[in-house]
Amino acid sequence: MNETIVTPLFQPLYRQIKALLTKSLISGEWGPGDAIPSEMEFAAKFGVSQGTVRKAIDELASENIVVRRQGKGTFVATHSEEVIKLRFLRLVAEDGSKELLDNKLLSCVRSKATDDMAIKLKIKPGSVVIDIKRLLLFSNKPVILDRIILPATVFKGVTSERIEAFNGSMYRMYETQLGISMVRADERLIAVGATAEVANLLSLKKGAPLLSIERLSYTYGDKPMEWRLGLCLTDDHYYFNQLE
Amino acid sequence: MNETIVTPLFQPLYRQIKALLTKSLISGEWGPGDAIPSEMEFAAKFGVSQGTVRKAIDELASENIVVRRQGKGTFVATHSEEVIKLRFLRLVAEDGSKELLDNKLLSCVRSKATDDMAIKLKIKPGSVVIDIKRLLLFSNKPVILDRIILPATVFKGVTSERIEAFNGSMYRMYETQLGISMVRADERLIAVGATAEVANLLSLKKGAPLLSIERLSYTYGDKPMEWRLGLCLTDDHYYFNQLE
DNA sequence: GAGTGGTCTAGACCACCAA
DNA sequence: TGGTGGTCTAGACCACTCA
Repeated sequence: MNETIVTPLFQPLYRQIKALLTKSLISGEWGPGDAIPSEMEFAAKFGVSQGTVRKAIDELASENIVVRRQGKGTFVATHSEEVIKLRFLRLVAEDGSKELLDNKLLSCVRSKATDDMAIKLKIKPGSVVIDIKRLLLFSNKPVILDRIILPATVFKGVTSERIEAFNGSMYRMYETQLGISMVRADERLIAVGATAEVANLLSLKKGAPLLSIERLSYTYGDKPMEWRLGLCLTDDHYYFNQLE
Repeated sequence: MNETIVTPLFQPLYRQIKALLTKSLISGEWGPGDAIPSEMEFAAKFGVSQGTVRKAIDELASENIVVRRQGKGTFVATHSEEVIKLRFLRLVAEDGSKELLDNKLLSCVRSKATDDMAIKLKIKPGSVVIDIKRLLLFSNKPVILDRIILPATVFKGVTSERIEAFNGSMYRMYETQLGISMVRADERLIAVGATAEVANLLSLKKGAPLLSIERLSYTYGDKPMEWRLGLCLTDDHYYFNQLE
């Protein structure tokens, strides 16, 4: 038992196993929603005890990369119809009500990445990106003006029609159409005044205060995949954050 | 071995032990910075195995309530001089520079809690609160206008002089003077326009966009202890958030 | 060298689920 | 009923710290 697994760096066994599982996830060996082999199977395969495999999976579960279901198995995280629409969206209605979420696509074009974009998305400067603009409506009121940038090489086949077909649920489209799961995201928030153009789109006065949310989303292995800038009207909504 | 510990609800053993440890923390049995007994000691005391105690402490550690130090022991989380000043503060300089943080106390008075405050702090309406206003300066520039509300019964002896003595590091004062550790906080962010009064204090034009951060901080056992409203100038800073 | 947390094992029993 | 994850044990060895 416990034949050491060959890895360059010293790592606890359970982390080496975690790395192997992550590698399989990246390679697409199991897609979103699939069951992964049982703890016992992994234990046998890697020649370690079940408890060690468990600890590796524990970490993946705490990062929401994988979901455990007692009696059934462990599954690659997928995002339910309802949840995925709001993936990473922390905007909550002031009165706590559930709201109708609507999507109005403004444009979807191919263009060249600016240097700034290229650095953030870790792609070559000037390579082709998909540039999307859209309006999100909550209960029929425009609340968020979004700009989304995607590297075209990976996000093949993203068109206005596709987006419309998914009713603007971008992350659902990434997952089901392209097999791309977002694992985490970084956000930078500032307050800005609405420009004339933005004010017009959101039915505001020029200079009205807006919450600007810049988001970079990552897939397995800390690879940045999507850049987003949302300008949010926070008259009836707030951004909620829990700190520990 | 494994004599069941009497608790009303069914809980795994390690959670029952976690609850006992939390109770001791609330009672102040060990203060911030103190070492808690070793895993083996707890195991003997509670009649469980070391692994079970470990799992209980694991959870406390992952919540930053306790800190493990290999070879030394496990310690009640304390916050270093540098860290505690910025406890929960997610505002980062645009250029990533380290900054001088300065504090200018504007006022510190006793008043009666409004109904809204009372609900949020879970105190009786109309009970006495301490109402603090201050300005935070980054590199000598005013960036945050803070209002802080504390229940007076718990935060005895908080005066302008005390605050000045701690150079505005409120959480450090709570910890060292009152033995109150904040464990987590909820924040609500919106964008607002500066009122005339606020604009004046932050050297801005009236209506300038500001990031409004409302924060409720909790101590052990999910007890709200401090309410705060910060109005932040985000010309040279942004609020950083990592989503998982 | 004694004591601490960190890792790992082998095996047990439980709760849950599906066929 | 058999397989899954969830909990728990007892004991082992390691890495680190400090006297």
